Amino acid sequence: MVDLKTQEEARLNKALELLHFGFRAITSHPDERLAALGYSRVHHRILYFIGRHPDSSINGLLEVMRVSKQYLHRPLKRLVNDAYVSMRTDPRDRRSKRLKLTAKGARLEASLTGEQRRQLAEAFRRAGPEAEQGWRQVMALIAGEQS
Amino acid sequence: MVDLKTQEEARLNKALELLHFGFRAITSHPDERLAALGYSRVHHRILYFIGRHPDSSINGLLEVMRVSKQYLHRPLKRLVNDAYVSMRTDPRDRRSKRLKLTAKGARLEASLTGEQRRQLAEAFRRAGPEAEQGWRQVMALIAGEQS
DNA sequence: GCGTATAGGTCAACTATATTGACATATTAC
DNA sequence: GTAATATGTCAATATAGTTGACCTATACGC
Repeated sequence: MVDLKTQEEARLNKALELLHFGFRAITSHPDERLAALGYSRVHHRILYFIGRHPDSSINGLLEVMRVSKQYLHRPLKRLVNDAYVSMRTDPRDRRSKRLKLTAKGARLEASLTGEQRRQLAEAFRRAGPEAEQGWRQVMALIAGEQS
Repeated sequence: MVDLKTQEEARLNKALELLHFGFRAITSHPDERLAALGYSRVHHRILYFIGRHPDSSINGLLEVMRVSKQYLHRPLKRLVNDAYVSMRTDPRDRRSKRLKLTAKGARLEASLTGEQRRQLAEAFRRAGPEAEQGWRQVMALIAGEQS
């Protein structure tokens, strides 16, 4: 009686652990590489979001990243200085600036998330297409449940 | 030509986002509940690990949690004071202490990860057993690849 | 019994990450 | 010309977590 409930709970606990350790395994690699370059996770997030939303303004980037202007400022400035990100005044509204990855920035970003894609692709390859399909379905349902 | 590669990359990017948003969706709930109780994520982690490794010593807990003794001290002390965790001297070695969840602590822990289990169970239920199986396979492969 | 190792407790200083407040400049809109 | 918008920057603060230093109590080897 109790056993059924306990067993089901143990299965779900196992799934929770898989999620935690899987997430950690995927995120730990880039963290180390970034650290080696003297950057931190914010820098990666900035590269990631600019890569996926090119031509964003600063305000636009702030919104998708959900951090404060003051916090974004330093790392973004550094990325611009190091020529990973280009910042150009918008000709139609000279108050705002448009952000893009430079070729150098795109290479770095690709190499960082590239490691993550490699890990995922390897797991998908070994598990097979049906397992991948199931994984995507379940993850989409989890992610879709709003907080 | 390029298209094949780009398409594959986009699929993997999508998977990466699923992982990130899924993880966030699962972890955001308990964070809010904890905050309402005046606790933080460490408190939850302590409850979680003691729940899964009952009768650990302080050192044992430090090892599984991978935090410093000094950092563990305050939140653990508070949890003991608030009667969520019991701390008893080991009779066989009176230097060390054995940690356990009290009934109250077990209830809190169950209610916190219970919300997470509920979310997972709901996703599994909607996706079906085959998708669940695939999800577990893929997650295990991801988690298993050591950093 | 004595010295040493182990388990734990506690204070203080420090780093990293991130936020809020306050204020400045440049540009655009009305 | 005035108000609103976009950005830049300084300073103070909050939170999470670390390291160093030093303390007590107990166990273990001899």
